[in-house]
Amino acid sequence: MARRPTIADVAQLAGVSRATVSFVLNNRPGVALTTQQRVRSAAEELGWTPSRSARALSTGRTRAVGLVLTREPELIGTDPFYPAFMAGIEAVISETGDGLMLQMSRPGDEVETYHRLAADRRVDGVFLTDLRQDDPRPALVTELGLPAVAVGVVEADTDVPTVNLDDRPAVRSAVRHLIELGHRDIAYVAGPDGFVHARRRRQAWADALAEAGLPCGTSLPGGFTAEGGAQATRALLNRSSPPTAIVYGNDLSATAGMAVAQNAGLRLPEDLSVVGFDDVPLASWTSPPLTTCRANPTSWGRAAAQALVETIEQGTAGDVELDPATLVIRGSTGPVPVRGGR
Amino acid sequence: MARRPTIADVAQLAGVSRATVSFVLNNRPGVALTTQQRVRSAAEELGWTPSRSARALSTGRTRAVGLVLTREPELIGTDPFYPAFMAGIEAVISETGDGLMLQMSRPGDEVETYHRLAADRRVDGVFLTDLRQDDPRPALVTELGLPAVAVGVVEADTDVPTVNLDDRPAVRSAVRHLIELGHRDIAYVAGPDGFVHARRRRQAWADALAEAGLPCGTSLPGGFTAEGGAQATRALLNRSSPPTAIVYGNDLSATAGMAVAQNAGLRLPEDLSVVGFDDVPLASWTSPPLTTCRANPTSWGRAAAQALVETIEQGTAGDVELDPATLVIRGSTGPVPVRGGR
DNA sequence: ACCGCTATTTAAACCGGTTCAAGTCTCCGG
DNA sequence: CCGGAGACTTGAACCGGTTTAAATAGCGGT
Repeated sequence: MARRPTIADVAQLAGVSRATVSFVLNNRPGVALTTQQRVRSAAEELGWTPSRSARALSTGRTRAVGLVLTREPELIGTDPFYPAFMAGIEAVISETGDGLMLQMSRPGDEVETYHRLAADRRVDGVFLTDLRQDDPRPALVTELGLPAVAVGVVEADTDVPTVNLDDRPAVRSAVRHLIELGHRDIAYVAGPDGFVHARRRRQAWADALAEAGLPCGTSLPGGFTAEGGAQATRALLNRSSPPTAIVYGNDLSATAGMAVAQNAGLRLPEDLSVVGFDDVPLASWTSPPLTTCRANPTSWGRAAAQALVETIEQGTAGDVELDPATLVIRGSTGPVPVRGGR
Repeated sequence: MARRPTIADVAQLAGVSRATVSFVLNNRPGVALTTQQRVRSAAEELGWTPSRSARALSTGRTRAVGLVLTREPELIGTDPFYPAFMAGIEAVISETGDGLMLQMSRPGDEVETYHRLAADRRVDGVFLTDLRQDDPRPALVTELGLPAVAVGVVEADTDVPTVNLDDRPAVRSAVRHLIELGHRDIAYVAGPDGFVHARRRRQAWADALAEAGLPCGTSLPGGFTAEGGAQATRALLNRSSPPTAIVYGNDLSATAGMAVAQNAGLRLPEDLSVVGFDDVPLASWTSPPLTTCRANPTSWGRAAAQALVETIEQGTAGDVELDPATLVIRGSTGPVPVRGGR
């Protein structure tokens, strides 16, 4: 098999210099039309594609962006966010032939991962996802000079452009929806408080209760996992006066919670109303179908990718606020049960 | 901010030539120990890391592998296989500092995607997943000279090393398990026949029935989707004599099927037994918990990555056969209902 | 025929590593 | 004191593009 052609081969075949070929390739003005055609057909004839490595070396751009997944490996398959988010990224970057590099990292190695990413210059920029309270990464990437965009809310002052999708309106709608159904005792099963988005969802639940003039309800940690959601649900149902509705930080714990409640003999939604968050593909196929909150991770990925490209090219980008998440009402929420008493 | 240091800076500081620095970096024999130390401390002092682009250009290796996801975007978040599989890949390649490039491609653009991948030489090799009947890719990558490993079974003759995990034993176990419970009419809801693994799972169901001397059962397409699983289930339950058990091609359609059955007033498993495939995180949290088949996608990813690295470095690698999938019995399967008659 | 000007083209340096062939040094045996 | 064998080092070419400054060409005007 012949060695793959280089720019020199094309130049020779077209009878021009390598510089000219390069100009044509990058369609820079100042090359005669006839020359352009000769170069193009020579390239065509040889099947030439410029070498990415060579380009990367001389331009200093790798034409790839990086996404670091910092999750316990066993939780990775659990969240429908990332696949959809990545699809959004791809849709944008593949238009210019750019690529997406995936790094997985254990929570502890995270800082080191970003250092390596910056040192290698294997990517032109990175996405910061799963932002946490006191997240070191925005400052880190600024210090490293690594272009980045934050996906979500950054709680500190930062130069890193931010692309956000507000979860809270959907959670508030959910709580209001439950209140309209007559619920007064609405509990919450939260994700890890370290995550900004988990805390903001929980806060939205608390705020909605307060706005309605209701006493602040019970919140238990569910860790965004099935097991955690199940445990929290058991704890809530074992109370002397259990809540009549539970809002969960995500669908995974909500589904587990539904199973626990049903095993305890409760009928849903007659005895207990349940709300999730994410609208995973299965949410419409639980029994009863899960009332939940829906964001648009794909559009989030698209917006984040656009912002990152802009940051890479112009040095910065404006913050973006996407359409907020919305409530999807299905069968797991219903009127508050009539209780004996009072 | 100062320009990042190059090998020349290190060489100068250490008082040696660039060649020597390069030798030390790649710990090649033949450099005096004291020189090595001087070079290393010079590199340390300057915080030097070799440029990946430069290395890629001169060595011809990018130190990255590619994974092409050919799925309809809306199905991407649906399958727990990929996240776990990628985690396995990462575990292997990150040991040597290699990276994983993700490409998403629409089913139609697939061949073009591989052409681009090969032309760009942005990756040193690729994984071929979701293998199909008459899949053009094994021949394509061979022709393109792009190192690759096939993840699953390739039905044609090919030089591409194969890493397989047999789904069939688990499906057979499932059918035998149902037969032991007294079921005689066991239907199947299949994934798209175009996928080799979907067809093999279905075949395993058919074989197990035949082995037990039972007549061949009914198989309906479910497309590996929730909606498809639901439709197939409706169709099966509407028959004059519906099956007493249904085996599904994956958990997604199984869960949807369960919902359909329950909505139709059937109790599970008393009136109908259900088996899925994948053991998604939610499978233990449906009501009843889903009996399903479990493979190990992470170990699959690890093995595939090892084989790919070997293929890249030695030109080829041996085929690998992993531990087969196994049956996980939960609450969605039970004794066949006693019917009136006969 | 010559000049100035603009439109094209190109030589050569550069990006930051890798890799041989060819030195330079030391030390040892004769 | 010399030749030669190792043990280390290094100069220089090379990977395949991009880019800038300078060369060349074509053309209307005088």
